[in-house]
Amino acid sequence: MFNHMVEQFAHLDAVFHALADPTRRAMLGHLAERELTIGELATPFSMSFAGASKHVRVLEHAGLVTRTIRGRTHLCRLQAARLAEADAWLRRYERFWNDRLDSLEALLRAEDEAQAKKK
Amino acid sequence: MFNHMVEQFAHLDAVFHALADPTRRAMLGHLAERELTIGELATPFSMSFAGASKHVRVLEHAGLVTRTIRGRTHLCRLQAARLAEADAWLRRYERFWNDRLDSLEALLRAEDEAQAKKK
DNA sequence: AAATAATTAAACCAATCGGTTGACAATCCA
DNA sequence: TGGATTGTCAACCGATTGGTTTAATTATTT
Repeated sequence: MFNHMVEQFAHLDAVFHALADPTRRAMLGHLAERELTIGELATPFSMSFAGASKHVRVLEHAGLVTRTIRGRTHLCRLQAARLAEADAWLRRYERFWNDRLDSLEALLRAEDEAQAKKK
Repeated sequence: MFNHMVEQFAHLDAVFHALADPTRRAMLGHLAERELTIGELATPFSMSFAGASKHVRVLEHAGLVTRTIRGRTHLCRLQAARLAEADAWLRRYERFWNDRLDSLEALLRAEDEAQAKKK
């Protein structure tokens, strides 16, 4: 159905893969508050620096996070563009979860038109 | 940030994992046209039936597809509710990719109010 | 009853996953 | 200078991934 515009969404593999892990989703949640260092990202999960570092690399690779090295700390910032891409992909299916609403609206419109004709 | 409402989205691991594979996303695209059997889902990918069967099981496990066995064929139907869940999760970040639009709107509103006061 | 078609099950494969540990490098501070 | 802090790298672990092949199951057709 939508396959003619497939190449628009080249990063979806990496983005959805990154989002499939609850630790990484939580990290994004924290980064939505403010920029955080690797250490700050690690502590809420009682996870080693190296573990957190790997998760951040996955997020970075998906383009969901950018890193600024300042001194010995690495500041991570949420990068939302790829989230918007994923959302755009999902919204192509919007009509499937809006179908009931859509048909209800169509029904109401039809009734309105019937009313208008009566007048 | 959003972590107080985390348990609302219990299926996100499975859903995002299912969406992370391009074959499965394409299958969903085909299922958006009409219901399809496992064999019909398999053929466009020059993949064994067993391979396609595994992908469908992943989609089923994520709640994105339901299966109706009729005779010896298994008819698969797109189930959009979980897509809507994933979309709802993503939209919590909407303001991050709308920030420029938001501030533009705020600016315009402020100008409108200034105009209104002049009159 | 026999042949064919649609699908799953099971075993296997190399690659990747999420996580650890330990060693190392760079930076800051006293 | 020397010690603490921040982070990466490499190696390793068991589990899972996406895929195959072969065999078995179930349903239809002839």
